[in-house]
Amino acid sequence: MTRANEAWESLMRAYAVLMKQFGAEDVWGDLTMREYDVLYTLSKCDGPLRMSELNRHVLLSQPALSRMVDRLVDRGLVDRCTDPGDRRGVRLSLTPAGRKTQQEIGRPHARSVTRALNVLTPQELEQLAVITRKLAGNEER
Amino acid sequence: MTRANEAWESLMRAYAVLMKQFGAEDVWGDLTMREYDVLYTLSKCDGPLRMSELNRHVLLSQPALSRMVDRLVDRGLVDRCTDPGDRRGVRLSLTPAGRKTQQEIGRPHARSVTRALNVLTPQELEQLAVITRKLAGNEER
DNA sequence: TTAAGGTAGATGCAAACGCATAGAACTTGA
DNA sequence: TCAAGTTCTATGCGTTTGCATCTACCTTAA
Repeated sequence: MTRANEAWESLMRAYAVLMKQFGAEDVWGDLTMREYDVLYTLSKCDGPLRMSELNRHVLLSQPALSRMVDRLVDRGLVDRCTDPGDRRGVRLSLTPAGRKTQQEIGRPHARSVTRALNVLTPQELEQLAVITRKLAGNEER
Repeated sequence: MTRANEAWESLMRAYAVLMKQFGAEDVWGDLTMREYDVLYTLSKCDGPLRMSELNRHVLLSQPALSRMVDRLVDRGLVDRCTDPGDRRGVRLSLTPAGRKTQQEIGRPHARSVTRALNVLTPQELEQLAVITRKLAGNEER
């Protein structure tokens, strides 16, 4: 077993453990973590996002994401409108209610994340950020 | 935004990117990645595993895992028998066919993992392993 | 201009998922 | 010893997922 494989296995395990831990916390209101992830991703981008862009960030198939966005639009959290420049496409953004919901959930969740990752030294945190950024392919933007 | 939150976001993103990349590869036969994950986890443990143990390693709810094991048993890849010491529980292990399947998929997948993580220096790989082990809580066993 | 090919997102459908809860087996304390 | 509480896995049920495919729109080149 190579170092690379050991590192990947360990990363997967850390991800699973932490996700379960976060998922078990009572901060999600009536959103699933996956739905929150979509709202969060939208909240980080100033301009509106394309479905395909969003899909790159979220671990969901394109059809599943399409329908999840449907539901979020129905619930008044996300705004979807046809891209005027390319009418196949779509421009997604948070509604004010969506932004509010994201923030209300995001605050306590961010505290949980901080708490969980503070088992690491500041130096390790920095190394982790550098390494994972490199792994994600460093897609500029 | 704290360092911890940045690191976590970056980790999530790396996980999503790599999982999509691996999932898109044509190495999974008629297993899903989640099913492979179960076979892989079983393959790493010498003795049989309890459902609850297995569930700690896999990002699935307990009922979903229970039914997935059902299917794997039906397909002849996993062996499930009541734990003689605690008859509520269950002992799970790979059948010979299950072990064979795991290895056949595992070989090419491991190569993909190695390729993907080799954008990191050996030192970074080592740091990543140390850090993620620490994050996973270092549950001894 | 228009036909051929490609890309973005939506939809039909069967399979899989999570939540709540049931059932069976252990444990504990009176 | 036995009732109450806990733990482990399974099951009912409505929702969500992925795969395959579809439609609509854009692009290219003849």
